[in-house]
Amino acid sequence: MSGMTIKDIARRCKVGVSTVSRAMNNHPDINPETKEMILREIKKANYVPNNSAQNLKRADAKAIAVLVKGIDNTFFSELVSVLEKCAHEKKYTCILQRVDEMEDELDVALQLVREKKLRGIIFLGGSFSHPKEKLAELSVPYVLSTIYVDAEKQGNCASVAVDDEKESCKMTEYLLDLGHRDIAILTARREDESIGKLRLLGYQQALSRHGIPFDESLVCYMDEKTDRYSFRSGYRLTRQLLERGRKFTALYATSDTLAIGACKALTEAGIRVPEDCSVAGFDGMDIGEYYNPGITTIRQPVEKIAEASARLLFDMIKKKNKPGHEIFEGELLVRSSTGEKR
Amino acid sequence: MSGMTIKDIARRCKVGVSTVSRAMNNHPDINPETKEMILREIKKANYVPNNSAQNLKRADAKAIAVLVKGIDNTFFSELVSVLEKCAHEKKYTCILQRVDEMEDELDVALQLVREKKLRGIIFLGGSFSHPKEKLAELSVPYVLSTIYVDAEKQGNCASVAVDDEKESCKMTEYLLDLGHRDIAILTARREDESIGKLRLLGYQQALSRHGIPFDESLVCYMDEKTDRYSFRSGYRLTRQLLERGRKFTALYATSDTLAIGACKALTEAGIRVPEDCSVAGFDGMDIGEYYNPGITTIRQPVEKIAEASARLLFDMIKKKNKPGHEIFEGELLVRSSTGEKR
DNA sequence: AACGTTTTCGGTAACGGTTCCGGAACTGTT
DNA sequence: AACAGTTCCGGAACCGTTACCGAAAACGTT
Repeated sequence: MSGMTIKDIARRCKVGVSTVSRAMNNHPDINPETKEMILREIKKANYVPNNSAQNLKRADAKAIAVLVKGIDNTFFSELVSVLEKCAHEKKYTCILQRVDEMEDELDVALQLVREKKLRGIIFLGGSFSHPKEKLAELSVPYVLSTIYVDAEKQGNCASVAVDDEKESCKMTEYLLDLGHRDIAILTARREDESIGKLRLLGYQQALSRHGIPFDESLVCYMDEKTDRYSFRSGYRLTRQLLERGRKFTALYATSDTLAIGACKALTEAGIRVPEDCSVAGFDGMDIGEYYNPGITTIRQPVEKIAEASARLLFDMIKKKNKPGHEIFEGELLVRSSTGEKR
Repeated sequence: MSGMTIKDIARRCKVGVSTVSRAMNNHPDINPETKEMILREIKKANYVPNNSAQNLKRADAKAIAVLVKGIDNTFFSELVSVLEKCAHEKKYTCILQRVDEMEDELDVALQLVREKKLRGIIFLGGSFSHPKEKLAELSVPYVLSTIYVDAEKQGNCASVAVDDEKESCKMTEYLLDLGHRDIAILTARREDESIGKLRLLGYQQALSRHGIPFDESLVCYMDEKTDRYSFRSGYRLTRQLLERGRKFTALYATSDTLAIGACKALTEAGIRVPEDCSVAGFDGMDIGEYYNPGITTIRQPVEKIAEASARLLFDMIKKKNKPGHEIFEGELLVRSSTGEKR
């Protein structure tokens, strides 16, 4: 029986509809006994309130959306999974929305909020820089997850991520400590503070600390149109790098996927990892542990990041908290893809 | 301005609300000119109809759900991604719902349908065997994707998958052709026709065709509670297998993730892949191509499977088509993790 | 017993759309 | 000019729920 409504329950229990409503939403003004009775009957009749009607009345759907750019990235799917779980625990519906690389995530968000009346949004991945006026149109709280954001610049949003610049610097220094001087890097080119840009900044910072001049010929940028953080791109970029002829003894790939693609390209070119060239990644995906060789990387605490994102968002929704910014520590995981320079 | 309703638009246009509604849902009974005018005004005012109100009235939400067991599996995230895209194209909302390993996916589906009034469901992964009476409660069409289903047994549903048994047989025969006789297998134990069971059946079939007796001591079953198709499980199971002392020259891991975990366990134990032991996977995930060694596998046409799933579902929703069953061919991808027995 | 207070409940108006129904305005026919 | 037929539109009922308001019932107080 699918066409069951609150009225049917009311009739069965011989009470008014409002009493049934009160029983379900544990309102105070109800006799515990009638409440028990109604709840029993509801369970027996297998009745579930119509979500659309609730949302309509509430003027506010008990839902959040997760917008993700490039869902094919494995790193995100774990994040999404945890996020969905968190929402579920709070009895929220979680709407997952892919955003094409070329689409404007803010437009998608705006549309979604108006259409579905949801209460909050979590943006995952990509860069995020939008004019303040347009941002102001977004009437619900949102958190930028895995997207670093200058607290000054973007006013009214929460964020959670690792400090990509710092962690990237940490990784580069580790490579430098191994004796490497010619360290190539695979990264994304973006004007604004995208992850790629930040990781490049950290790399440069480590270099300058050690008095090593930054050399553009060691940098290989992803093509914004065709590349993403995929094995394939790592492979492609590394081959491209190799063709330049510029020597390097370490390759910092700025993601585990890129690193794995890089390893394949290097191996094929007869360059042994790590004997001839060290390779480092970023993210700390499972595969890095099982790859051969194991990928040295910076582990991002995915679960913590996801939980914090959800927590921050729900705090803003409920308690109208001021948006917080949480930065987690990454962890340098040394495995066998890196070694001393020889 | 978020609190915009159809009435506001009607007022602005100096028409009735029903006319606005007609303009939006391209009904016939409307003057093209007024329709244009209203549509222009809607765009100008940035108005988006309230989804909940529409759904409430329609008694039927323009939405489908994708239920997936174990979203952490990379193989599924690509499927989900395509599925979401297909739904989006049809202007459908796609609700992604994780189902815990211990939860009953049918219960979740039933709840979801009642609550959200959605029009169809796609089940992904896991096994699927439910009593007919309970299945009958599910009032919307659904398709079982990546779950083989005996057309006789499950009546009223569509399905799309590769023929796991046949493909598995194909892989086993390939290993046999390489000269292997002692072929270990990692698989899931399930009473009903789950993927694990089917792949084991295919393995047995190939064996018997070649007159080789089936040997239980070469089979290593996943633990239903702790294992899933993950690197870790592949690693764990292989170590377990190794401890038995039963010799084998090939290991068929029934998934690429398991295969990669297996490679690591073997390598650590001083067993070279493929020189001392061949390893084969299943699924055709990207990582298999980039892993070292490249994983020999059966490639499932993920995109086709996803598209067919969506197509079948929408056909059933719209045209009340009788449920179809599509079986795709897998493709044997020979890479370097397998070699002749020596 | 009369009164205020509290507890518990039912009736009903929204929420924002869609759709049915009837009517006005226009067209063409006799 | 009278009429039927067509085109286009507005009014209003309705979808299932929540929340407000007022009332009945139960209780305590004097």
